[in-house]
Amino acid sequence: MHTQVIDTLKKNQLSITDSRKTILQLFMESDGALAHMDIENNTGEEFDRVTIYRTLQTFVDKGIIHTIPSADNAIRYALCKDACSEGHHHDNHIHFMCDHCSTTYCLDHVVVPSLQLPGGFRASRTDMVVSGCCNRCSK
Amino acid sequence: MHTQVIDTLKKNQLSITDSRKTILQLFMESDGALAHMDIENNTGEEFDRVTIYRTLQTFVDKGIIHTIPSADNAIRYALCKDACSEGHHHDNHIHFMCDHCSTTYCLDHVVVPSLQLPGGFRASRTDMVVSGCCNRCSK
DNA sequence: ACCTCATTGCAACATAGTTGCAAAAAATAT
DNA sequence: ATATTTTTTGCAACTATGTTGCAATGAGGT
Repeated sequence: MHTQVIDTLKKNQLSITDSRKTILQLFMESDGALAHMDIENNTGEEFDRVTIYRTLQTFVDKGIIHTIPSADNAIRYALCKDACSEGHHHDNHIHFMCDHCSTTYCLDHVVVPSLQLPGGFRASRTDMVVSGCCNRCSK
Repeated sequence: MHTQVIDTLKKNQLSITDSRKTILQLFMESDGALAHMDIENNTGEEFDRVTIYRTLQTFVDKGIIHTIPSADNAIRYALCKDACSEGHHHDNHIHFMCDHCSTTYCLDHVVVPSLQLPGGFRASRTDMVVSGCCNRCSK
C-alpha cells in the first residue's frame, strides 16, 4: 500500500519525505476531499502547519491534487485523476458538498455541461459545486 | 437615486443607517461583484471593518445580496434579483470571473443546466463559476 | 560516508473573520 | 419635539488562515 504513494512521488520527481508520504497516503485513503484542517487533525503534532501548507502547494503544482472552491470559504483538496499533469489540470468534473456531514465528493462521472456564454466572454475553466444531501446521509 | 437604496432597506425592514445606505449604493452602482476588501477601499475610513462584515451578513440574511464561491478563497458578493427573499435565494445563474481584471459578473441569462446526479445524491443548490477572459478584456 | 541541494521547523508577520460589550444612533412611543 | 426603547456601531481582543525569511535538518547522488 505504501508503494502507490512512493510511486506517485517518484513519478513527479519529488523527494520522498515523511510529510509527503503521510499526507499523500491520507488522500488515497479518503474518498472525499480534505481541507488543511482535516490534515492537521489527522496527523496530530507530527508536522508543522507551514509544512502542510507547502506540501499541499507542491502537490497542486505537480498536478497530484486539485483545489475545490466552496461557498464557505475553506479551500479543499482532492486527488486528481491520471489525466492531470504538472501545470495542466483536467479536473473537469463536478464536486458535491454535503450539507449534513460536510463531506466533499468528486463526482468523476458527471461531466460539466458546456455553456453558451454571451459575446466576448471566453471560458478557460469551469467550476461546478453542487451542495445538498449525499448518498450516505440520505439513507 | 437614493430612493432605490432606501426603498430596498425599508422593504426588508432594516433601519436606515449610513453604512447600509453607502454599502448598498456601492452594490447598485457596480456591475460586478464586490469583495469585502473592495468595499473597505471604496469607503475609506468611514466604517469599521466589523460594521462592513455585519452589514454584508445582514444583506445576505435578508436576500439582498448573495455570495459567490471562488477558487481563490475570497468571498465575493453581488446583488440578488427581485426573486430573492429572506432565507430563499434564487441566484440560479452563472458567475464569471475574469482572469485579467478580476471582475466578477453575474450572467443572469445563462441558466445553470440541470444534472443527473448519482443515486442517493440530492441537490439543494448549484454554484457554477466560469473563469476566463471577459468581454471588456478580450477587446 | 560525504557533499549538495531540497525540505523542514521556527518565529514572526499578514490577512480574514468573529465575539462581547459599552456608546451612539434609529425607530417608536409620548 | 422629546423621551424611551431597540437596534446598530465602534472598539478591543481574539481565533483562524495563510505567508515569508532563515537556520538546521534530512534526502539523493557520487
